[in-house]
Amino acid sequence: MSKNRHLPADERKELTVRAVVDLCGREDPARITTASIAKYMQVTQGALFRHFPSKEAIWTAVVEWVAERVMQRLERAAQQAVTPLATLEAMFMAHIDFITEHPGVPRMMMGQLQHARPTPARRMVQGLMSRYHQRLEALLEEGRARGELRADLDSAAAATQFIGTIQGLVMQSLIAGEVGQIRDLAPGAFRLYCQGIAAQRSGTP
Amino acid sequence: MSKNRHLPADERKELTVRAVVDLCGREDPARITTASIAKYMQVTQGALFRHFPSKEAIWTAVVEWVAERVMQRLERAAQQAVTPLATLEAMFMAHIDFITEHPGVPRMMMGQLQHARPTPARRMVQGLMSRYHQRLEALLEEGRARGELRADLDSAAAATQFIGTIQGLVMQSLIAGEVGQIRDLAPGAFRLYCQGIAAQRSGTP
DNA sequence: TAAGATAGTAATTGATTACTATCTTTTGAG
DNA sequence: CTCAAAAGATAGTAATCAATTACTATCTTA
Repeated sequence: MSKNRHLPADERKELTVRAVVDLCGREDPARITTASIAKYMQVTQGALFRHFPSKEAIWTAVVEWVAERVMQRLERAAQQAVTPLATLEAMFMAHIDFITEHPGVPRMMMGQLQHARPTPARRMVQGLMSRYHQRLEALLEEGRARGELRADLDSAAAATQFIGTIQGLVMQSLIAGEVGQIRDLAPGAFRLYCQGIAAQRSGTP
Repeated sequence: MSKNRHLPADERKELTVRAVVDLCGREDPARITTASIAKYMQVTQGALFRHFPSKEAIWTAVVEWVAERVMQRLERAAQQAVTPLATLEAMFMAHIDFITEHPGVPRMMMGQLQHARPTPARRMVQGLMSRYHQRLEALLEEGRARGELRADLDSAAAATQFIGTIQGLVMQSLIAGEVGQIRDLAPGAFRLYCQGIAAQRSGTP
């Protein structure tokens, strides 16, 4: 317990980021203080400023951490699938998995998007979402070209709806108070989404 | 200007609530202070506490105000439509209209749902969303019974996606930074939603 | 019009915030 | 083994927050 009190900077930074991600799962991100982060890490508050120049820098690091992980997970999931529709499903489920593993992430993202001023962290969230949207749109266009999706599909709207479907599940879990139920509701949500975009009138068999 | 400095309590309360709703359109709700509310109202900070026992009470009043207005608008829109599908569309558009009129509302709702502890305001948001969800589910079931919607429709998932579709639009506008574009994107979003739930393979003509 | 009730002001409170200056302990390379 | 640099502890700072105080201006009504 008292063994690892002194850590190299890299590890301490990593632990700080993970602490914030964890804390976002239990607290309103806006109410997370440097003191509460430090307490969670069993370190004094001042110690954090050995590794980060400001609190904003911590948030930036957190968003960066999440952005890297989530995009990596999505890409990995996408690589294994063959058709565009299968790719969408894999990405959807990978996204849900990530959220269930890190329940604080949606709260953190939302919290950043609340900021009126374009803080660095907010800009990174915007960029992440933007890239995500473009990736989806390209995928949807490909599916349309292949005849897998409706010929008259509005791929921009469909990309927005993809994200919205996940958002709806997140919101649903916020209402219910249980994050775990997302996983159960996810397949039904994706099936419904599919029925809106697929060319053939067919659910998952 | 200096005429209406003294107002009856009811009017001052109403003005306070509207001020907070307005402020939510420009600031992170979590960063709204009693001082900033008072400044926006051209009143001293202490004056607020003549009408509200605490800041939390202000938030409760704000959520109450929004909940009443939005439900009233939704019900009014629903009454004019005949079929369940037409009712859904009317509610969708009424919801979008309300958001474009009060851009701070989604931010405010989100902000309340961020709270970990079940504050009175948070509970009210939960209750509002819950009622909304049930209303939608009943409507979807009716549409299914009438053969207007898919026979195999998962109405719970469809209700969640209805909210999610709006959420997606909100998020999209948060990314773009423009709230006005919601109105332009709304029809396409609802058309896509329809294609997922409607019995007939047909968009809006 | 006198008197009580209502609404608002100005100043201040203790608590909390992000951040910093200074001292102490730990670590690891030579 | 030594010792400098890295990492953390201690103990602050100024600023900001919600809330409260003592007092004043305005309205209502008997």
